Amino acid sequence: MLNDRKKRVLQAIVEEYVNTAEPVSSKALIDRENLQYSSATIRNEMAELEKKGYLEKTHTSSGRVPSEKGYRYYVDELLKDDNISLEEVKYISEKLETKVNEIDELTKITASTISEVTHYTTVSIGPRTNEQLIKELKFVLINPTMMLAIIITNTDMIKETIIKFEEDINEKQVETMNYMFNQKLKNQPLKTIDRPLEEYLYDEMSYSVKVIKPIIEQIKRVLAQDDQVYLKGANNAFDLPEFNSLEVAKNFINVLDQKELVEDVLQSGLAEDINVYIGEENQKEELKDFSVITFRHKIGNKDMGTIGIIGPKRMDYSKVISVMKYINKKLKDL
Amino acid sequence: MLNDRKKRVLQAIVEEYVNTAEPVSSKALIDRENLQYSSATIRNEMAELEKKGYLEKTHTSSGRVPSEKGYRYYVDELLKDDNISLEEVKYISEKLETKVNEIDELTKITASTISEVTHYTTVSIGPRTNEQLIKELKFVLINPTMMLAIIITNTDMIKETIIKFEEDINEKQVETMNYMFNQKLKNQPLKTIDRPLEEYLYDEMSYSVKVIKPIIEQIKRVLAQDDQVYLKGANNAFDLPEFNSLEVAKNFINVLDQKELVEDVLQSGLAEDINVYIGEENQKEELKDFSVITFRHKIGNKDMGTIGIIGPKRMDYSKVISVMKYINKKLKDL
DNA sequence: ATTAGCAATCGACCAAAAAGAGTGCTAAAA
DNA sequence: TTTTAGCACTCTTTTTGGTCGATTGCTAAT
Repeated sequence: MLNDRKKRVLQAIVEEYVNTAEPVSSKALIDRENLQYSSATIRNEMAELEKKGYLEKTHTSSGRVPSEKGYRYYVDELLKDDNISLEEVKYISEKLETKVNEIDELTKITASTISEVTHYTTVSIGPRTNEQLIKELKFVLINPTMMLAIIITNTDMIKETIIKFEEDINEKQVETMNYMFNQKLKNQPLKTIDRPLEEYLYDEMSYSVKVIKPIIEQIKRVLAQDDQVYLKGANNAFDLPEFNSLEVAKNFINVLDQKELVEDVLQSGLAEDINVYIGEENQKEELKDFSVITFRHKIGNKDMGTIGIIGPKRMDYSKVISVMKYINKKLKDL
Repeated sequence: MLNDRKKRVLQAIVEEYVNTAEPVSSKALIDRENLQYSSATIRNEMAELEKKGYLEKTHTSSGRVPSEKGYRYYVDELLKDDNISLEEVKYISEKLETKVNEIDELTKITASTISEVTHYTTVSIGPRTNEQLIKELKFVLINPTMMLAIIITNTDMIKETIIKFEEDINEKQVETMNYMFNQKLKNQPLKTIDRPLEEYLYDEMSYSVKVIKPIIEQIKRVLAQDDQVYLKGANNAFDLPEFNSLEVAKNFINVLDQKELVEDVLQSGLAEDINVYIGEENQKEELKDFSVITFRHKIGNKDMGTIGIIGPKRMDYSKVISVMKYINKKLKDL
C-alpha cells in the first residue's frame, strides 16, 4: 500500500507527465500546493515509488516517467472523473441532440464528439450483429429473378441484400416466403440463421432448392459481413510528441489500417461501460505501446455500439473518462 | 524535342530513382545496356536535361532527380504499360472472379487488389449517386408510423432509409404512394428529387403535408449522404522512404482523414479511364507533394465507381498503369 | 523525518574535422 | 565533331571531441 504522500507524488507525476510529455524531475513538483516539501524529500519518495514499480527512468540522470503499473494505480485510485469544463459540457450536449434516424448514426456522432473534445483518435462500430433480434424480415420482389431481402433488428438497424434466382418467381411466392421466414425468425437473434433453419426450410417448404438456397446463403453472407468500423481524428495523433517517432507513427497507422483488429478490440470489451487497457494490458500485440479506452453504449440491456479511443500510454485518462461518463449519463437521459 | 539518347537517359533516371529513391548519379547509369557511354557523356546529357527542366538537383554536388515535368514526359512518352508479371496477372484474375451481388463490392475488391499488387494506398468510391437513374423505388410499411424507402439504381446500388411519420398510415396509402412516386421518378436521375418534384407532390397528391414532407426530406437526406470512401493499404505508404519525413507522413494522413477531400478528388476526374496527376497538377493544395492516379471503372457508359492511388511523386507509374490497364481489360470481359 | 549541499552521471548541443559522393570543366582521344 | 579521362571544387554526411545543464543519489547537518 502507498502512504498518502506517495499517492500525491504519483498523482502529480502522472498529471505533469500527461501535460508536458517530459520526464518529471523532483524540482518540477515542489511548487504544487499539496506537495510542500523540498526536492530532496520528493526525490526520496520517487526513489521508493520506483523501487515499488510505479515509476521508471529513461537513464540514470533523467526525471521519472510513470510505468504501466503507475498508470493503472492512477486510473484505479487517483483519477478525478469530473475533469470537464462548462464549454465542453455545452458542446457535447448540443452534439448529442442531433436528430438521427438510425442508431448507427448516434454512435458515429458520439464517436466524433469524443474525438473533438479529447483530441484523440476514435474508432467505433455499431451494435453487435450476432446479439440482435430480428424485428422484421421483408422480401420485396424487384423483377422475376431478383428479390430484395430486408432485415430490421430490434435496435432499428437495417441490413439489406439483393438475392438473385436462377428461375423466375412471382409475387405470390414472395408473399409465402415472407410468411414462412417470418414465422420462423421473428424475434429471434440473428445468429439463429444457421444450420437448423436451413434444414427446416428444406424440409418444410415446398419451393425448390434453387429458390431457397440463394436466400439463405445471401442472408448469411450479409450477416457475416464485417461491421463497418468508423474512424475519426486519426490526424490528431500526429500532434502528440510520441508520434514524432516514426516507429510509433507507423505502428499506429498499421493498427488503424487493420479493420479486423480494431473490430476485435471493440467487440472484446468486458461487461463494463468503460474499460481501460494500458499498454501490455491490451490483448493485441500491435497495441502494446498504446492505451485503449472503450466505451460501450447501451440502452437498457441492448448493446448500441462501441466506441474506442486509441492514444499513447501517456493519455489524459482523466479527461477521456470524464467525457465518457458525462456522455453516458446524457445518453441515458435521451 | 528530346533526342533519342536524352529520352533514354531520362527514362533511365526515372526508373532508377523510382527504384532506389536516391538521386541518380551519372555513374549509376553506365551499366545500363542501352546507355553504353562514359559517365562524362551521361553527365553532359543530364546537364542539358536539367537546363530544359526535366531534371533537378538537390544541391550542387548531388545526383539528379526527375522534376514534375520530367515525370510528366516519362508518363506521356516513355512509360511501358505492360509492366506486369505472370504471377500478378494470375493473382488479379483470381481476385476479380470473386462473385459479388452489388457493384459497390466489385469496386472495393478491385481497389484492394490494386493496393495489394502495387503496394500503394488506394481509395475508392461507388458510382456517382447524382448521375444514376432510379430503377425502382419501393416503400414498405414496417409499422403504422414507420416506413422503409428503398431506392434501387440502374447500377443495382441500393439506398435505403427509414421514414417516420407523425400520424398513422396504412398499407393502402403506401401502395398509392408507391404508385405515385414511381410514376414520377422511375428512370429518372436521382438528382431529379429536387424542388420541382416537391412542388408537384404537394400539389397533386391528396395526402397531408405531414405524410409527404418526411418522405421527401428523408430521401433527399439519404441521397445527399456522403458516399462511402473505402481506404486500403494506408500503412504501405510508411514503407516508402519519403514517409520517413514526419512532415510528409503527417500531410498524408491528413489527406486520408479528410473524406470530403478524397471524395472530391475521385469525383473530379476527366472522362478518361485512367488519369495521372503529378504533384502540382493536383487541384487540391494538400496533394501538391503527392501523385494521384485515378481509375474510373465503367460498363458501357455507366459509371461504376472510381479508384484512386495516392503515393509519392516518385511513384512506379509504369507498374500502376500496367495493372490498371490490365484490370480494365479484364473488367470489360466480365 | 526532513533538508541542504555536492559529486557523479548522462543526454543534448555544437563546432570542427574528415570522408565521400558527385558535378562541371578542360584538355586529350577517337 | 563527339566522346572520354581526369581533376579541382562543392556540398552533404559522418565522426569526433568537448562543453553545458539537468537530475539524481548520497551524506551530513538540521
